Amino acid sequence: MKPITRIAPSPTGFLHVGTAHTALYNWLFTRKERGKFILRIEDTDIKRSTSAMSDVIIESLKWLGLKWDEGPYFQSDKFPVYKKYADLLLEKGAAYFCYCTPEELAAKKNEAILQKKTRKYDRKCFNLSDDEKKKLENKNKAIRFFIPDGKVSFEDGIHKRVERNSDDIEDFVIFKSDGTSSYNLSCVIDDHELGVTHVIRGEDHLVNTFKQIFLYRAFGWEPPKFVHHPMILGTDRSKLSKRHGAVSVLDYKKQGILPEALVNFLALLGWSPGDDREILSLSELTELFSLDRLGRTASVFDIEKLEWMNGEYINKLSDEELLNRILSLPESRQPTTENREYMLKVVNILKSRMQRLTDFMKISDYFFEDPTQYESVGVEKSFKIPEINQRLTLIKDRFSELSRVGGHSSPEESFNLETIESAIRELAGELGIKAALLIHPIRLALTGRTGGPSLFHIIELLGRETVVRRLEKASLFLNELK
RNA sequence: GCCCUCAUGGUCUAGGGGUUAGGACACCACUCUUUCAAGGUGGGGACAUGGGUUCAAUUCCCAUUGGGGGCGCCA
Repeated sequence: MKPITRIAPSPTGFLHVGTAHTALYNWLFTRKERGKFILRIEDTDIKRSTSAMSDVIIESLKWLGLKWDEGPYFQSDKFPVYKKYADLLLEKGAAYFCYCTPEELAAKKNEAILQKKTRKYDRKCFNLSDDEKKKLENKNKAIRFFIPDGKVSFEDGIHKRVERNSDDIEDFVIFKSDGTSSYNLSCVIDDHELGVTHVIRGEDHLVNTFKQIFLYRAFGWEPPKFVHHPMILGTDRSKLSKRHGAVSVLDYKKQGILPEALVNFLALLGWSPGDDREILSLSELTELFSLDRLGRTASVFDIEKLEWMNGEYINKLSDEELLNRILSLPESRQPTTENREYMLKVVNILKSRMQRLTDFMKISDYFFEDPTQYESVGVEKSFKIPEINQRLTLIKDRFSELSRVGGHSSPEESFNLETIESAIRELAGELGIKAALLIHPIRLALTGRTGGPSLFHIIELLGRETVVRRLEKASLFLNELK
């Protein structure tokens, strides 16, 4: 039988990386086994769910490349169905009305915490006499499931047999007084109705599973297979949250992370192929994936490793593709068609220095505009030399002359990697100094920086006109420095 | 407080009764180089603790400690 899985996000926020992690495992398993992957939006909390968030979640899933075969289904469309099943449980005596107000319950809970006692519903409404129930009939009421005595256990795909005593589980609300259903009820009904065979979800749901097993029993349904994978933690080993940085998939997109890198990174957080391979595409992951290679320990989200991996993916992209990705960023400068070729060259020269797409904006500025300031360490090292102004003038003159020397027909032809390099090296030789003593100040003058790609390549790319202009500007700056 | 669960370097992990405990990120050094990256080479660093079982335990069992999760008319 082909497996049927699902991802069931709640649209009360953006797509969390933890949800993406779970979605990925479900997706990989389903693709590998050629089953069906369903998207179900769990929006039963009508006060906090928004359709805007549903859209964002759907968009994020698409961006990651995790396509679903069926859905999205919205649980808010099915409240009458859930109500029908809740009534069924009522009839069977497996559930009962609860008239307690949230305030009342909260007060009891606080009291229990204060007294360090177990905070479990006291079954007040279950124990009401028929007379008392009659009086309350028209009051707002929720429906609670009655937990029978005994033990519950199930076989988890990762944890093997897990067991829990009924005494430790409270009668939980399956249907709220506002006419909406509650998580465990709608989840069980939908998993059953959709024919879900494998529930692969985070370990935070492990305890819910006991409640859900009771529900399956009460309905007389066969429960699916459960696999509760470990969670992703922040660097301080607490639950991954906003204070650890970005937690939404869209944030990573905005920050210049490639979806293939994020997916690859997430896959390796709690799963490994068994060998030493780490850079794995979605199709390779699918090929290698297996549920029994899932680990059992929670893992820390290490942004540095993600960045490294992203850099690997960036380097594997063609210049053309990389440029497209950079241009898709909202803050990127849009090239005119004329300078697309130029952009491609800049991308090529900067590629190995990028870990995020957004790095391009940070390190490419001087390819598009003259530097407005010079790095102070560079000024100290390279500009505060007595002969510096004279040297920059000399090299500027050499560059200007390049258009005249040789038998070249056009100035640009004579201004290339080879002639640029020899102009600089020859001048250094004539001055009796090391080439580095020219190269560093020139770099600073042209880029405002002390580091970057090969200077000769930069000069060639910038073109003679820009180079000469910037050298002149640097001279002005040097005059003011004195 | 009660319940569930986990434990290999700083981080992600492989492994498994006998291994020089393997790889990756990060870190350090060297190398390449006009610089910064990238690349290459090398290096330091781990089986939480205590009891068992066994000829042998990091691996199996138990306890402790530590971590994570849950205990909502949230999902």
